[in-house]
Amino acid sequence: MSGRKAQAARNDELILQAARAVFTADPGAPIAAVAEKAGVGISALYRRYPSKEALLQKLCGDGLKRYIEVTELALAEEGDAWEAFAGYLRGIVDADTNSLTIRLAGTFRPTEELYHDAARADVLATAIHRRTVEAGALRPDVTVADIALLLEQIASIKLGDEKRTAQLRHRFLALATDALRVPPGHRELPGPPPEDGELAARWSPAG
Amino acid sequence: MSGRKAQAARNDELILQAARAVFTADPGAPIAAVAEKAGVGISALYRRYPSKEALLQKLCGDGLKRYIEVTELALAEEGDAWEAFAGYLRGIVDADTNSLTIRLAGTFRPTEELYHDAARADVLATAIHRRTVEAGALRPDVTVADIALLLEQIASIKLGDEKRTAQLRHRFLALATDALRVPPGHRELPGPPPEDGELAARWSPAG
DNA sequence: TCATACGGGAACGTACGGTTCCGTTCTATT
DNA sequence: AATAGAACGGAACCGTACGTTCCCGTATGA
Repeated sequence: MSGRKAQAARNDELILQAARAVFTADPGAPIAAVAEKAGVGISALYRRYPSKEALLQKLCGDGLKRYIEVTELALAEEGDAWEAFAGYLRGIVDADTNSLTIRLAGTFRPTEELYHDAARADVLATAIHRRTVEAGALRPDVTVADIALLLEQIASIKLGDEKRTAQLRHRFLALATDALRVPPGHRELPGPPPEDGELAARWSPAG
Repeated sequence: MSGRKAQAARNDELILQAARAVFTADPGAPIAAVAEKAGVGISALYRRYPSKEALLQKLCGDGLKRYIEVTELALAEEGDAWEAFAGYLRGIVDADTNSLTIRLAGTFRPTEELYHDAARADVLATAIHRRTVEAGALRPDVTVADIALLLEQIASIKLGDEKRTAQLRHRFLALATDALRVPPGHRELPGPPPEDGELAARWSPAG
C-alpha cells in the first residue's frame, strides 16, 4: 500500500491530530486553522467530514472514549484505593479530554452516541468515586460532581506551551489532591455540591 | 436634581453595571448586548465611551481598583494571620474581579494607568502572601503566582445563575484553602511554580 | 418658544468564517 | 501510452455578526 491511498490514510490521522490541537487551544477556531496546522487544504477536511459540526462531534466522541478507557483502567487496579484514585486523576489530566469534551459543549448538537458514552462515563466515574470513599480514603463530603468540576478547573489552566501547561496542571492537581485525602480532619465544605443537572445543562446548544 | 441630568447620571451607572454583567458572562459579547441589558440605546454608550475598547479599559481598571481595595483591607487586619488571609481570598472571590481583569486580557491594549495599578496590585498581593508565610500559616512552597492562578481557576467556575456560581466558587475555595494551610505536613508540590512573566504574557493583544 | 443636549435605533461598512467549486495532480487500469 | 477518476489545494461565494456612524424625535431649561 503506497501512493495516494497511503497519503490519504496518513492525512486521516494528520487532520485529527491537528483538529485536536487547534480546538484544544481555541474552541472557536476556524476550520481553516485546522487545515493549515495539518498542512492540507480545506478540501481534505470536507472530504472526510460533511461539516464542522461533524468534526467536532468526532473529536468530542474520541475524547469521551479516551476518558472511559482511563477510568476503566483505574477501576481495574486492585491495590491501594487512594493511590488508584490519585493515579486516575493524574491520568485524566494527562489525557486532557476535559478541554475538548467540556469546552466544546454547547457549540454543536450532541449525537445519540455521545449521550450514550457520556452516561457510561458517568457510571464509571461514580464507581471509582464510591470505591474510594468506601475505602475511607476520599473525604465523604466531596461528591462525584465535585471531582468533575475540579478537573474542569484544572483543565482551565492554559499557560505557555503544552509542556508547561501540563506541568502546572499537575502542580495544582497535587494541591487539590492534598485537600481531598481523608486523614486530616477538615471542616465540612460550604454550600451544596454541584448537581448532575447543573453540569448537564451546558450541553444544550442554547448554553 | 431631576429631569435630564438625573436620567443621564442614572444611565452612567446603569451602563457600567450592565457592561460588567454582560462581559463577565461573555467576554466576547457585542456592545449591543450591553445596551439592551442596560435598557438604553447604543448612542447612550457611545456618548460616554469613544469605542468598545475604551469601555473595556474602564471596566478592567475598575476591577483592578476593587482588587486593590480588598487586598489593602485584608493587609490592614491585625488579628490572626491565617484568618486574615482566608478572608482575603473569600473577598477576592466575592468581588469577582478576576473574571473581568484576566479574561479580558489580550482583547485590548492596556493603558498606562492599567499597568500602574497592576504593579500596585502585585505589590500588595506579595505583601499579604509574605506575611502569611512568615506567620507560618501558609505552606511555603505555594507562591504568590500560585495563589493568583488558583483564584483564576475558581473564577473559571460558571454554573447556573450568579448566586449559584458564587456558592460553588466558595465551596471550591474552601477545598483549596484546606490544602493551603500549613498544619498538615504535605509533600512538596511538583514542578516549578508559575513565573511572573508567564502570567503577564497574556496581556499582550497577540495572546 | 426655541436652542440644545440626550438618546433610540436603523443603516453602513467591513471582517470573518463555513461551505462550495473548479482546476490540477497523481494513480490505477486498459 | 492514454485516460478515467479519486484526492486535493485553494480561490471564490455568501451569509452573518458586530463596531461605528448618522439621522431624527424628544423633552428640558432658559
